[in-house]
Amino acid sequence: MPGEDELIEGRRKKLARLRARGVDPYPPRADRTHTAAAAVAAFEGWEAAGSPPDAPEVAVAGRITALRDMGKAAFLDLNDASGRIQCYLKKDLLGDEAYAGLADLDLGDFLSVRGRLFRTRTRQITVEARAYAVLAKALRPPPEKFHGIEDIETRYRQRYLDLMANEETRRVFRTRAATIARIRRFLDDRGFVEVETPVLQPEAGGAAATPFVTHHRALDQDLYLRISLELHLKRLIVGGLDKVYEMGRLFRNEGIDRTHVPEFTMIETYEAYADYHDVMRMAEELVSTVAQDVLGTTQVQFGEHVLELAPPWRRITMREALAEHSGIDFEEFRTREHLLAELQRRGIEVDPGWSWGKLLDEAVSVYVEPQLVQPTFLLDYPKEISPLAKSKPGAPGLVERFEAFAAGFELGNAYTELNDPIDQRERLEAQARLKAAGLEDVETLDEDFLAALEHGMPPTGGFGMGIDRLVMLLTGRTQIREVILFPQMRRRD
RNA sequence: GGGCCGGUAGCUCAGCUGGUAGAGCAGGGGACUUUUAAUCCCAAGGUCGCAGGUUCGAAUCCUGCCCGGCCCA
Repeated sequence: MPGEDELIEGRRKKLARLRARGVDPYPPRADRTHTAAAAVAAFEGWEAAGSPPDAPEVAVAGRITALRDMGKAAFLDLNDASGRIQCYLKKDLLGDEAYAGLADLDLGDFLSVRGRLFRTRTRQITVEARAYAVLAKALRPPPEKFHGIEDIETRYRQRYLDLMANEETRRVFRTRAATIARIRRFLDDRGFVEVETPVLQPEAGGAAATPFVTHHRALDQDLYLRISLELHLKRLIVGGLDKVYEMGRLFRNEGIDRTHVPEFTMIETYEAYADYHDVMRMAEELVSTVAQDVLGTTQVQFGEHVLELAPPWRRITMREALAEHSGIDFEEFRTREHLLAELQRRGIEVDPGWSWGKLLDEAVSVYVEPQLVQPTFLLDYPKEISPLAKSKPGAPGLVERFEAFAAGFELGNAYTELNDPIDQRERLEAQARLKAAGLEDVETLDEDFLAALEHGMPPTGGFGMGIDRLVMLLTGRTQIREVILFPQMRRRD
């Protein structure tokens, strides 16, 4: 009885037999006193108390992940979120009828088992069943017990099978949840206010990226899915909230690779009266605190490397880093044509229509980014590619900006925020000119945001970090889709 | 978008110098009252991603397409 249809048919027959015996295969409630882990702990506590008469009785519940039938007795493993507990079902303890009913159980079914705990010959803590109850019959077979689900496509499309079969996957997503919770606590403890800003926006600003477009029928207007949190959070600084953060989903209508997906999770923080040096210290402390509390260490294995996340992180100017890794001093290639020629001479594939900033960005991502394995701050970016950052005093053409890198990819981005509304307008107009010249991904000119700035924004340090990428670091995953539960896949018709 | 690799039983995989598809696990039947990737015996299980083509004959060779992966852009 092997094809999938027959496997399902076999389970349906068992389901029918359960019903025929008056058993509800999907009862509304479960008999459960202990999780698997709590049952083990209860037994160990009883042993530690000197094993007084009568071992603890428990009712445990979970999915049947193994079934070892020996004729007149059987072992089965129940898995719940806390772990696994073995159950021993004996014919003479359960009675003939209940024991015979085991024939209608399959791997994957949910079951509760009640009985006293004991240790088997091999010292395994086990529930000696006096009663059991079906909690939910599974109609489809679970993945293979030893190898689990290996097929990457299946792991992404049917993540529940991946979670069911692979402990590693469960660990990744628990780490993700703990990371997010710890970030919130870190910021809450420092007096940041968590806020929510619109996902649907009339203008998608705050980054140079291609947005998704949708349409609101009642308003009869196009709306964009946000590509950044920045412009709304700055409005809140104008409003006087002083320390705000938002963690949320961003959408960029761009390519997919091991560090990019069309929807991803970002945190941005804005702190009035702080500058990018303050933000830098907060960023390295945030990441190392999260690592220490979530993983118990600030050292993480990533591919071949062990990353040390404890502060201080290396600080180097972007100009120095690029010169160090490529020999290009961008101050010597200050025109678009000059830099373009140099990159082309080096055999880097570039679009001849790119702006100077875009070309520089490309040079950094080719020469510098892959080399930044240990956490590193690159400081002081050219103004042309940082239209929302404040100019650096005494450094013409540069702004107070850093990007944080680790494991060869960008982790975060931060500025001393540009709060001069006149300068800001000029910068956005420069972006608009680039767009008019045919460059697609530029910062948009958002009049409503400019109006807010004109009301006055205090000196502010802002920070953005990709949560998915941070989770990659903390879990040693080299693919962003490994840390996203349901990554976007092409539909299969 | 380009190059390379993959898609075979529910799952994990073999088979790919063309000759009519195999194993393990899961599932079915049987034995077994302390097993734990339980063990032992028996029987069963397939649109070989899809569509064409070459051929007496295609999982295998060729072409196109679909889905996925890796690398590059």
